[in-house]
Amino acid sequence: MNKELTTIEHQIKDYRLKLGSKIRSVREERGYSQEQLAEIMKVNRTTISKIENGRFGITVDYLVRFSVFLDFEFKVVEK
Amino acid sequence: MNKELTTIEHQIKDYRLKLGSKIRSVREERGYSQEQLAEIMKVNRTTISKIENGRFGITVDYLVRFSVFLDFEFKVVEK
DNA sequence: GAATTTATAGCGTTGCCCCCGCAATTAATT
DNA sequence: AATTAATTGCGGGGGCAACGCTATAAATTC
Repeated sequence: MNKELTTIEHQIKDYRLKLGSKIRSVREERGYSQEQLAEIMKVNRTTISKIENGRFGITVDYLVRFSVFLDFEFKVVEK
Repeated sequence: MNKELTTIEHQIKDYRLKLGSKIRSVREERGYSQEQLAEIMKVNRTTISKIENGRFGITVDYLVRFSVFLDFEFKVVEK
């Protein structure tokens, strides 16, 4: 299921993509277009697009914003 | 348990502090000084200090780095 | 083909993070 | 008590990537 990840950079890039598609799927479940979500969140639509496509690494502040408006949680879990 | 949070900015700031102290406690559990962790992660020590004190909102890329070297997970959980 | 939604490029601004330096705290040693 | 070492906090300058914004094009749906 997962391809081999050797370096930390691979893991970071992998997580970007994974998080982006997760955000997209939750957004679609909630029935929002990027435009609608952008307006509710008061952020730029193109930024949402770029995040969903993993085009840059977002800040945790931004992730909190998503979690509030898309109603999900974001937790640190010790192993 | 939780104090009242009105604006999104409050929630963001709150999460910064919460995440910072969580990172600190895990670091201490692992027995690392900021200096030692910085060397292992190949990042700047003062940056770790500032993150632990919630002085800025880190990128998710950086959070992935912490999760790898401090061995914890962070998850998106739908409610 | 029209309308809606999304992708992406380019440019400007902001702020994360690097890096250096110094102060404050604490503990250990003498 | 003084000194030394170890750890941490924080200020500030600088580089560069995140993000805002506009515009255009591509994709999707009707």
